[in-house]
Amino acid sequence: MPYARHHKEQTRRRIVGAAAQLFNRKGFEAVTIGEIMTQAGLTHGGFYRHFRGKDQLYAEAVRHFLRQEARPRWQKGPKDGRRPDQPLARLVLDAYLSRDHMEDIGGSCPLIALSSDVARASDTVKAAYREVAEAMVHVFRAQLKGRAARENAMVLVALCIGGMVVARALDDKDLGNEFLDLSRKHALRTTGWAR
Amino acid sequence: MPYARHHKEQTRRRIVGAAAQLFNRKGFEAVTIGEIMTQAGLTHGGFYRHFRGKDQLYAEAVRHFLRQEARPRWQKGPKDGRRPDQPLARLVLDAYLSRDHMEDIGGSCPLIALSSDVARASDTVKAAYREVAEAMVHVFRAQLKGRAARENAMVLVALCIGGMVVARALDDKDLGNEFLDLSRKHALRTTGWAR
DNA sequence: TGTACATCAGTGAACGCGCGTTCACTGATGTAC
DNA sequence: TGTACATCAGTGAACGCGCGTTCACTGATGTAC
Repeated sequence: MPYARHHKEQTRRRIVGAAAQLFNRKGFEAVTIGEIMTQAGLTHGGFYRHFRGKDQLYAEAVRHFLRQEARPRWQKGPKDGRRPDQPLARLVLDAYLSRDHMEDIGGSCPLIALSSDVARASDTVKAAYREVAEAMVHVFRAQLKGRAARENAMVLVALCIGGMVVARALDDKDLGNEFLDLSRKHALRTTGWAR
Repeated sequence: MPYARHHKEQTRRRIVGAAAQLFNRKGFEAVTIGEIMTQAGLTHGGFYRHFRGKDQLYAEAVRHFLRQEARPRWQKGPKDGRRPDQPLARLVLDAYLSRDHMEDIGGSCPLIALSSDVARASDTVKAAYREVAEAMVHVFRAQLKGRAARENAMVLVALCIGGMVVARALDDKDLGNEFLDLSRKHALRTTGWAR
């Protein structure tokens, strides 16, 4: 086996990472294989050594967001570290509905950037979307009390996704920010997470 | 001026209607001019008598949803007419988060079906998206009291869009319906619209 | 330790295809006389 | 009322282009001896 042990695996991961960024920015159809491979530092022909086709890559790109290495800027919390021991759910909520996330299209959560795209995709892709959504539900659920914890977590997920999806689709940045802030405020109020 | 007075206008409207359906179902990139024109009962060449290009049509297709003639099945209320004098906002909320709307992709509200698509589109298209979103805010706002009426209406819009967007992107129909029902329940509870 | 070999990740030309758009033409029909 | 004409919505062949995918080849490097 020429080439180092994990050489191929690392290349593959680089392709998936590049694809995730590009799909987020341009949508499934508008991204070309050549573009992805160039971004990964390769040429288009080698693509088929790693994937059956563009479709297969799409599902992996959605799931890629769950990988530790994919964590983007806006998920890292405030730089000054002013809130060291906030519960994870609260940190995620704040980061999710933040201006940083709004603007970081490439590193965005695919639940938002690919929402209507995935609705038209294959079940394989939709399954990946579900995995990410369920991971988000779990984070919120862990911080909620009572028998309705899961139900309330799902409402929070719907609100987070809806708020950001609308904000991104508007030509009015101020109105977009209003959607973010109001969604966040409502979430904090109904969960009692407001300090 | 050969051809009847409103002949061209009617044809144009037919094209926009066909485009709205097709964009909802397949997204901007995947729909072809030929496809739209065939759906409208014409051939592809005539397209450019009506529109400057595909982009211009996109904005008009989003706005098309506001036209009275575009009102789809799921907006018409229950067939048996059991709830004759519910306030409009409540009827819209129920219809929006209904299974009928979930399944009627072609006749869907573009705020959902084109959400991530529009985020990548031109400002002209985003402006059309904003018009539809603002119309929805107005409907909810009319039914809410107090100074926070607009703010609460915006949260409702975010929740409606988020709930449906997630539901449509999942490979699990039951889980999708749960998102719809929980979003609806939460909206009814926080607004006090629950009977 | 050094060398010949085998493997296979990666290259880049080539393919068929269908797209958005253009354009010379057609032909149905409102208008002028 | 009837007819010749002008208009322009609609047609369909043609265009250049770039896509996803294939494939014969290359060459870097781990392994066997």
